[in-house]
Amino acid sequence: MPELPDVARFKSYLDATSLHQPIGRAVVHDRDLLEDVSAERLRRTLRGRSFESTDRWGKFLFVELDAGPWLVMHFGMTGYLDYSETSREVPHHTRVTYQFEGGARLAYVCQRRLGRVTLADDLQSFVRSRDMGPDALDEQLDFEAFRRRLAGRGGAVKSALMNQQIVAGIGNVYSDEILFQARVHPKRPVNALGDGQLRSVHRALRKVLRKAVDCNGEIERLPRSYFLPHREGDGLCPRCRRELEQVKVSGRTAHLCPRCQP
DNA sequence: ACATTGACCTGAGAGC
DNA sequence: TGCTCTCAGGTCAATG
Repeated sequence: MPELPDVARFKSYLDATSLHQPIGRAVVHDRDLLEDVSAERLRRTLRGRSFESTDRWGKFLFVELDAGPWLVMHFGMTGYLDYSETSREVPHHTRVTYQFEGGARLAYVCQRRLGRVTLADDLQSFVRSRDMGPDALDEQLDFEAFRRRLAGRGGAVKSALMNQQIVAGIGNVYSDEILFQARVHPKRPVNALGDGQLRSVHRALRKVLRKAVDCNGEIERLPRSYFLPHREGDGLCPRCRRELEQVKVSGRTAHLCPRCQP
C-alpha cells in the first residue's frame, strides 16, 4: 500500500526524528529483505555514520549518509518506519533496526516482507539501473512528457499508471482515484484515449497526488468528494451515489463507478 | 518490445 | 474450534 504519498510521509517522519544522530549499530533481523548487499556490509557501512538528508523517487526513500553511499528503502505493501527515543522493544515484524548512539532507534518494519533495503552510490544511478520513470510529481512531467511516455502503449490505462518504468509512485489505490477523477474506465486501452482524456488523466494525477501528500497519505483526511474514502467506506460514488464496482485489470482489483467511468 | 499472469509473502476473514 | 480458501498489493520472472 505504501505509494508516493505514504513514502512522502515516511520521508517527513524520518526528517523529523532521525537526522544527524550517529548510528551505534544496525541490526538486520531478516536478511531476505536486503537486496544486493550483505548484512555485514550494511552494518559496516552504517556504523558510526549518521543520516544527513533524505530524498524520494516514486516509492523509494533515499537516505544520505555522511561521507558514504545512500541507504535505500522500499516498503512493499506493509512497510513503515517506527522511531522511539528509547531502544526497548521494537514492533513485531521489524526487519532492520537503526540503533543510534544516544539510545534512540529507528525501526524498519515490514510484515509481509515484500519491501527491500539496499545501498546505492547515488540516487541517479540507482534510478537509471532500475529503468524507473520520472517521479509522478516531478515538475518536468508536464503533459507533453506524460504523453510521450505513454506513446505506443496498448494495455489498460490503469496498468500503465502503475508501471514504475513509465511514471514512478502510483500503485493500485491512487490509480483508482486518478481514473475516477479523470472519468476514465481503468480497462480503457491507452491508445484508445483521446487527447482530452489523456489530458484529464494527467491533470488528475497531479492534483490527486499533491492533495494526498498534503493529507499525509491518510485517506480519511481526503475530501468527501474524493473516491477513496467511499471505496473504503460506504461503497457509493461520491458524484452520483451509484454502487461502486470492482473489475480485474491485469490481475489487480480496480474499483470504479460504472456510471461516471464508462 | 510489450502485455499479461503467477509467484512471492503474511495475516485477516469467510465458509463449512 | 479448526481447517481450507481467498484476498490484499508491489515487483519481478516467466509466458504469451
